[in-house]
Amino acid sequence: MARTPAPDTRDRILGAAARLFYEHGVRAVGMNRIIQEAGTGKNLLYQHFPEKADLVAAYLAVARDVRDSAARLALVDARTPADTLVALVAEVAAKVAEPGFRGCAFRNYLAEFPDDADAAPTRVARDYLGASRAAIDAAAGEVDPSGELAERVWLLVDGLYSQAAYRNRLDGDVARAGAAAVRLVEALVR
Amino acid sequence: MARTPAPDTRDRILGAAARLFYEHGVRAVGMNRIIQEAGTGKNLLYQHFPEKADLVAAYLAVARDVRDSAARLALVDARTPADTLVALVAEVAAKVAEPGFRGCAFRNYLAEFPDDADAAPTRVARDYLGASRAAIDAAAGEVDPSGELAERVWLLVDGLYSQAAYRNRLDGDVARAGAAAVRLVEALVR
DNA sequence: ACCCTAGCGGACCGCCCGGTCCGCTTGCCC
DNA sequence: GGGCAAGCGGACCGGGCGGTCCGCTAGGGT
Repeated sequence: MARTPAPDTRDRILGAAARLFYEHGVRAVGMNRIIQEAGTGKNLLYQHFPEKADLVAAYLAVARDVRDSAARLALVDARTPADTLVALVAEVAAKVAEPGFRGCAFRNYLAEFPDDADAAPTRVARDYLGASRAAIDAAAGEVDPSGELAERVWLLVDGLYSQAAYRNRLDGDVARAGAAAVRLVEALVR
Repeated sequence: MARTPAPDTRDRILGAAARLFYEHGVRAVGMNRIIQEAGTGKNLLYQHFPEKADLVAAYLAVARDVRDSAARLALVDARTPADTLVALVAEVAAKVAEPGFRGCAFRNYLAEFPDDADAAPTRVARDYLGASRAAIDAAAGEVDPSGELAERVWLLVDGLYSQAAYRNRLDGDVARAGAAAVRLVEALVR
């Protein structure tokens, strides 16, 4: 026996990787940079994540859990389906207005990797988007069974995420879009 | 003197590059693959486009011209600002429903390259999105000077492009979103 | 206190990237 | 028709990628 392994190594690696992947894109960030930022060796990285794809999948899984928690928190006071839809859009609107927000991690990943449809990270992203979509469909279906409201709300959410990914580099006023989306969904559910 | 240069070389290269960049993403496509697909040599490629960034900028410039033509065509029958907004959204809705449509080339590029804000392709993409935005602002401003309508229409357009980029890999029914967007913008401008 | 092993940083490998350049080929000029 | 220079395909280069492995080091067991 010898040294006991550092217990937080995995978290340090995953934290550094998540920040870099989100900020610069997955392909733009090499493994060398990740271990440098995490202050560890490559051996440790590949011990926890055998391939880059595993690390990317773990990054997206963390992002999914964070999003799920935020969504649950935003919905604690929602009593009606209409409240639920407004709260969901308002939560996204608040997120996109935060400084440093660079769009939805899952949509960004799928845009960066249109191929390899069977890779682990792609599955995580697809599953998350499918589940989000199902949640909106369920709430909207109670207000408007035709499904038209669900499509509309989904368009607003996607529009917000899309603008967050690039509008900072245009006029930088994503908060305006967020406010407009909230007002519109409030009008739509009544 | 010797051989006369092939006149369509530049177009063949640019055509192959545009298709590959759009289909697989810019970073995923190497120069070797482009010359292979174009059936030419590297010398010719670098003669017309000294760096990869120049080729990417040219690809986006072509995409911009195509989009501008399509938008002009869609607007020939629009008599009022309200008509204009509906026609613009309908045009995008038709585009996203086409098979093989993989989202907006400019938004995809910016998602893939969040850094190097001063690179030539980034400028092309940013300028195009700024001009589109200005066009929508102008038309919407005549109906609703507060700017709220412009934000709403912009959200719908962005939502459509965003869904087109990934929804084919979910339920594949982007046409539904397109139809919903058109109906919503019709309701909004009245 | 000393050994011995597990922990670990970082050198290293093959591959493919963007970009350069060599030398075969082709067809115009006389 | 032959020579020769421009056209052109593809071999080549340095560098950085993802992934492997070597050898120093630290610290628990006796």
